Amino acid sequence: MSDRSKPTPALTIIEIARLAGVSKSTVSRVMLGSPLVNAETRRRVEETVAKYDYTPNVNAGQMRSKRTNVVSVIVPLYHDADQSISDPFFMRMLTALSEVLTARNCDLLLSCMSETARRQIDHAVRAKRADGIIVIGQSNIHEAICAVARRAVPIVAWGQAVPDQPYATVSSDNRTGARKAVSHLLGLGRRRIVVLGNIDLPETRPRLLGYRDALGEAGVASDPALFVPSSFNRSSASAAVTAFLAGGTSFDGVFALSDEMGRGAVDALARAGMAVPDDVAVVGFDDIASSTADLPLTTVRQDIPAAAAALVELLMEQIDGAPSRDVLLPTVLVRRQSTGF
Amino acid sequence: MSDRSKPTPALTIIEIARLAGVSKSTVSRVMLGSPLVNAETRRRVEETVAKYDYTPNVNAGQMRSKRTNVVSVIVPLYHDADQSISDPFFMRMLTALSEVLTARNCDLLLSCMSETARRQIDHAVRAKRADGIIVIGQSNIHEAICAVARRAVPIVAWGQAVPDQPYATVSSDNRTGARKAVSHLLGLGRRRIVVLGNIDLPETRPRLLGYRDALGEAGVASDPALFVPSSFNRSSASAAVTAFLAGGTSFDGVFALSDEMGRGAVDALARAGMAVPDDVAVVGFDDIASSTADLPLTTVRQDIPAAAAALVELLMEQIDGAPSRDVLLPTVLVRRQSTGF
DNA sequence: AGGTATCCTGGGAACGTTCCCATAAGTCAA
DNA sequence: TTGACTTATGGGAACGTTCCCAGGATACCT
Repeated sequence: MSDRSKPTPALTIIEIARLAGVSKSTVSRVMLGSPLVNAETRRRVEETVAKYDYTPNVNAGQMRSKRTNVVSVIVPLYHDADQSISDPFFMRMLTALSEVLTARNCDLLLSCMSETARRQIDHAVRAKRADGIIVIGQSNIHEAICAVARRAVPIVAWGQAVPDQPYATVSSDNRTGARKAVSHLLGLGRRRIVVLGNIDLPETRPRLLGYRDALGEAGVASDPALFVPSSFNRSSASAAVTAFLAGGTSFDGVFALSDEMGRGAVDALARAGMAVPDDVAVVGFDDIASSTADLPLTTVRQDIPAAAAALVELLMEQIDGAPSRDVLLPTVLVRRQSTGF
Repeated sequence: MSDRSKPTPALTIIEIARLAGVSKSTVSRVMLGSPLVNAETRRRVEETVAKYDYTPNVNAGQMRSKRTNVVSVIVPLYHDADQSISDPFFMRMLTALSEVLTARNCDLLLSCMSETARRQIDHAVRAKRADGIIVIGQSNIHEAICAVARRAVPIVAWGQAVPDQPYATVSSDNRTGARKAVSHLLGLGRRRIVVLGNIDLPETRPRLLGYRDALGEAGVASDPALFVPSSFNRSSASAAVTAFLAGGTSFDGVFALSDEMGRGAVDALARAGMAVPDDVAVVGFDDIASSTADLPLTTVRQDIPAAAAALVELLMEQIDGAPSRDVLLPTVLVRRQSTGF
């Protein structure tokens, strides 16, 4: 029976140095990719490292160097947690962030901040476990983010920039994206375009502005009767549209503030015997749903990998001491069958 | 202009000890909750810690103690990455794990292992950044998991136990769950029950066995013509059922191997003018979709918080040196409108 | 040839904890 | 009173790196 407290005598840099016949400094330089080492020496060290399957202890390293190469990613789940969890957006963003960070040799420390599992938002940085923080959606923790940023902790949020905020944000150009979507519907001759969703969120307010921009350009008046509120999921959108149809207000287009709601609208219209796009054309937002759906949805695509790259880039800039800045990502209109492509 | 290389002189345990008039050992004991410290002394130290807002450097601590209190969570995205990402299951599992780990004062290191961003599965443990590994779904990395487990690295996987595997697994009792679902349909008088989905995955194979169990108990013969293959998403399920309807094979029940596919079946049946549950009753699996849908789906509920708790519990046991073991979680049948509740 | 720059290497301090050991003060029983 | 035991505290080594500095070779220039 072997002593399990030390399965293998824990290969250290000193041991590797001894085996390769050099000093630990040299091994350290090789591991860090320093140019200050002779090609032949490097080869010998790398050989030894490979042979004995040595992996440096990152703790010791980051303790000395004060750099952890870890980013703390926060998913706030305070309000409407169920929606946040079921929306594929978060998982896509996480995988994209994971990819970008891995490419930069960083690890991703995840905190899902639910009501029950509270923890200081900057916990990981305070404890020197991470170099900076990425928050996916301000949700209702705007104040907490501000507080952290004021302590000069590197932090970047995905979400709408608000005036005078002390932290950096990355977001899609929601206003322009919405304008494109609605202009597209107007270009198809539609004049009575429903806005489907909650127009009071930081991210959706600019989309409403874009809607109005497009109507204004086309000289069409905005009719408040066409605002159909709905939660951000397929089922409630479907229910909302069904109820709206029962009200008898005429319309020939739907601008849904998310793809899931766009699909819900399509569901409701189909059940009511109306043809998409002939009777009603539908546009979504996000380009989340797979394009292999029964009825592919025209939508405003948000480039999530680009967003992830921007979030990480801005964070690294801050970690390196640069001042914070915002990024507004362009969106593209993707035309599909739901508007008669 | 202040020197940004040290925004605050980095409060250390020694500084706190000096301020509280004790030794660093005593402060350490207080921080670790050791009973070996006088109540009055503890109070004084805690006061000082609070006053100066001190957070211990976890790196230094874990370097000495050899315990990181970090768990590496792997989401394998090798095959069918898009499905994995869009299935709400993963995000739910992640949030549940996050909650369980936070309660145990552990951090969660996330690795989404995509094809492009490969990294050794045990990277974090090897580098002493984490104490153990939780893998969400074996996917096609079964071999890699085995290799890690053989090196005596603590590892637990969510997924079907396979004979003689060297690692611990947690999974739902898929076979019994499926049997309950199908027995329910049989109890409603349904006799021609379609199986919708891919029956060749490790998790779904036992569900097919449960299907057969139920048929056998009821003395109903299994008809291979009723197996309708589909990818695990709403749209392809809908397409598959539409095609199957066109084939003309009669059926009066659907056992969908996931809720998303169950919804797809409902979509297709509605489009074909068939009534659910009157003409065809539908049962799903997972209980992922919110119950507020248009037509609430009868389903087999997997208890994800319990699964997360079990995964963490098994991992901690291994970290503490106990041998690995498997857990099979019970499932419950949730009756809703799609089977006429 | 001598000085100087360049390249490479090694030794040791430092990072901020935790853990082990020593010890002082207090308690209790013989 | 003394020894043994308990309780509370402090001092210093240790964890495994990285970084700084010193210094030995080698090459290049005058």
